[in-house]
Amino acid sequence: MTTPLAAFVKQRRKLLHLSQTDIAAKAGVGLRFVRELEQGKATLRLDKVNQVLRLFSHELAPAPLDRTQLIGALL
Amino acid sequence: MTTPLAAFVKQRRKLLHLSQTDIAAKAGVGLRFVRELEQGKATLRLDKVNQVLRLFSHELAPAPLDRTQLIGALL
DNA sequence: CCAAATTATACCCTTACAGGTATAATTTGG
DNA sequence: CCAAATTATACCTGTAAGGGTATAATTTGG
Repeated sequence: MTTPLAAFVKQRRKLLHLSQTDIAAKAGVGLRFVRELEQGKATLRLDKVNQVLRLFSHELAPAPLDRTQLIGALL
Repeated sequence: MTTPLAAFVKQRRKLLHLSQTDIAAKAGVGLRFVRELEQGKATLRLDKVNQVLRLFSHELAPAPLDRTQLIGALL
């Protein structure tokens, strides 16, 4: 299963030519976590996800449900 | 402590004239969770937060860090 | 084509999230 | 003003998230 969040992380990571290990180290989370994140696990912890997103100058925020995939595709 | 997410939930909830108990029941989460959510706890589980946000036709999505507060204020 | 790097899966263990309940504090409207 | 409702805190418990490590599968570029 894949989710917009998972796709976002994987795409941004590759844009910077970083490995999952790199991300884990830079974000201060476990390697396992980065993998589960990129595989769309739904039960992750909010703060840990944000630690990763901050590497890309992003964070989790409430977004309208319908437009969310569309918008995600744009940026 | 308060966060954009916490503020969003509390504000939307009041807009619909619902109590924390109502939200908890409708979202299928514990009352304790709704409270910690509205108080800005950072370590919540992603899926549970989304269960609540869906009541407002929203969900968590990656958003650019800087503009996030500004945008949150608008909608 | 193959070796190195990267990613995926599986295991065990520790920790703390989430739920329930009970009680106190606060807010609200009658 | 006060009673009812709502919200906040505290405690205990089960469960699973997250970390570490080890190993298999996959991808990549030399």
